[in-house]
Amino acid sequence: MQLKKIHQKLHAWYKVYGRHDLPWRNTTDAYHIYISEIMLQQTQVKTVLERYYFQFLKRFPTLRDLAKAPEDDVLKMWEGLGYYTRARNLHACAKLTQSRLPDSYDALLKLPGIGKNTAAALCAFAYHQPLAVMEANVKRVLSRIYAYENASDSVLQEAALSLLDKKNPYDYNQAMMDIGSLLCTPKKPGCSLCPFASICKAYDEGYFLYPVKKKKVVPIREEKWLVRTWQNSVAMKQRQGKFLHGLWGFEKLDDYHDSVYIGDVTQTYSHFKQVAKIYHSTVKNSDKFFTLSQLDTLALSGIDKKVVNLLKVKKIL
DNA sequence: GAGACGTGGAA
DNA sequence: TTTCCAAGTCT
Repeated sequence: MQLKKIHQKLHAWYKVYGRHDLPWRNTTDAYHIYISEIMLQQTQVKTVLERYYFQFLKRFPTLRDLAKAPEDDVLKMWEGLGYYTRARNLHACAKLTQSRLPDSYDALLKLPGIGKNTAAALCAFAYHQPLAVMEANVKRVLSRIYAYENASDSVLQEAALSLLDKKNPYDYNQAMMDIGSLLCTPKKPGCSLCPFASICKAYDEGYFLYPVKKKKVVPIREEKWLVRTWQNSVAMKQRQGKFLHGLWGFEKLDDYHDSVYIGDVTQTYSHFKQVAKIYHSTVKNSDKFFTLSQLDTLALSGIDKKVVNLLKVKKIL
């Protein structure tokens, strides 16, 4: 079938079924689009829409406002969204670019936290340049059209370019993502409405489990964590390693002398499951201590919030 | 290229 | 409860 015909069918589908109400599709502000692209990485649209996108832009309305802000404030607005390096890279980009994001793929790609997909997405969505967005939805759609079990990025990129509507890259790319998200879903694809059904190899085969993914086992990491309080305050430390960098939390400590076991807290991450057995002791020392209301101003990760909650339940705080 | 890097929702 | 994610990037 002719490419032009495919584009017509795709566009007709998008016009009727596309998610036109998404706020980042109703702005020409590259900064707003950029924020949405970073937030949406490995994150569901619903989460970004309900709890983060508007709040973040209200606190940091422009790139310049973001550049001026302390990193702790940026992390606080990102609290609970995960992959916190995204927030720190966002902040770094704001400081690097100050008032305006670059508008070329190569320049965007050089910025921290902007990879091939985000660079292409910004070019297509903020600047209407003819680049193919290559995120998970699009990769799944392409893998099924061509029945690729495990295509490399370069093979997929070539497939994407051969299909790209260079005259309307904005609608084309949004439509491809919507097809993947709404129709060509991982489990039960809705092929009957799909504009690609006539050229789709997977549909032709009656088998759609492309691309094939391998499952991985997550190890369990069990540790003893010591929580120290003094009167109505709790000792917290700002994490410094790669993991949860910049967020405040609790940690494994060696000396459990005079401490009392108060319960378990668990959190499953992408690459391990943390089981923290919580011990409590009452001490007065030189650490940074915080009351409950002071804790509200700090950025905490999910598991550290659970520890705080345990302290409340146990009437320790 | 494989593993690190978070979280909450759906089935 | 367990499994599998959901608009990736960096090393």
